[in-house]
Amino acid sequence: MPELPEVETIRRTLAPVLVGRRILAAALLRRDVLIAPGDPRGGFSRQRGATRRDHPASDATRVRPARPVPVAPVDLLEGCTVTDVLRRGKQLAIVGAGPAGTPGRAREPSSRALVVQLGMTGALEALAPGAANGEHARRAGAADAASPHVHARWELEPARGRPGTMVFIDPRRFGCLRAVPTLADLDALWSSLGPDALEIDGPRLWEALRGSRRPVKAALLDQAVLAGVGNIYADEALFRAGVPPRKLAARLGPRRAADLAAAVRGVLAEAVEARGSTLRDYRDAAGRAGEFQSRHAVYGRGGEACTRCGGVLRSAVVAQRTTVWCPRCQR
DNA sequence: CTGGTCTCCTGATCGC
DNA sequence: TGCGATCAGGAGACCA
Repeated sequence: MPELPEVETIRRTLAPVLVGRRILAAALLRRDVLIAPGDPRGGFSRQRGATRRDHPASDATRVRPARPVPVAPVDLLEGCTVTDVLRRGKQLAIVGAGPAGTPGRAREPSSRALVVQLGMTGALEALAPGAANGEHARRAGAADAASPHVHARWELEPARGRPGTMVFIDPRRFGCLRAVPTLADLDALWSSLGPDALEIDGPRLWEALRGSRRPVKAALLDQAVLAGVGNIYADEALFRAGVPPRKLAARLGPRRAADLAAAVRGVLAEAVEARGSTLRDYRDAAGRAGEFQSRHAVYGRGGEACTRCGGVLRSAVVAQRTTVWCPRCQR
């Protein structure tokens, strides 16, 4: 489940593959994965019932369209040269210039972006030539371009020693792609997110928490409050800061908010260093697993011993999420 | 406006 | 061996 460290790891492994290269062709294999400009969907989730309308067949026969669905090619950056791969919170933006020679804009190729939200099981993977041809990938965990869960595919301008194909894979389809026509639109989209969690400081976190009567864990998971934290790193940060997940955000106080901000930064930075946590699906753009999962202190360890005090870790649902904490160390 | 609940989706796992 | 139930959860829609 990609949270900030996993998305940042994908960004770092993807940028060297993409930046400076032109996207020769892009194909969308499942329409409802893309949010195009003008789409009434404000957010990132697919329209209610859209799947059923697009695929009236029963579940048993509902399969991915055999051919790409029609879409404005430039929405998927076809013809553009990638200039940057950005991240805010859990969202990635692949920034492209061009395509060159757009009518009416003779001189400067305009910049646009494709924003990728990975959701639960989403991944962007750069494929080695063999895998891109649909052959079964040798490397364990590597994507297969023929997988029914590949929803979009990009062919890149050839470059020596670099993968020539990128795919968007997402079995659960909680993720999606969003076509963003200008950089101003990208700013507008990202202005609805809170500050990036990797750079959160005490005063800013306290400012965001002090007016909230929610449990502090619910506030941490709110991307408008803080961008990038999901269930795993929320629990880890709360443990490090010694804050009980159900404590009301507004009652934290500025000092403990500063402790929590430092814990959020610390755990995320360490996780980035370890290239993220792989529980099941997550891989970076080269298909490699992360290693931070072996260092989780509380996530997934309900009923086991606290690494700090040896007591039994407690597990309960907080903010609609399974939550694990140490009742003795977090009070 | 706020916070809590529902919903989307597939695959892994478990009990029988 | 098969099969239904359960769980995982990011985040928008919806509702009190």
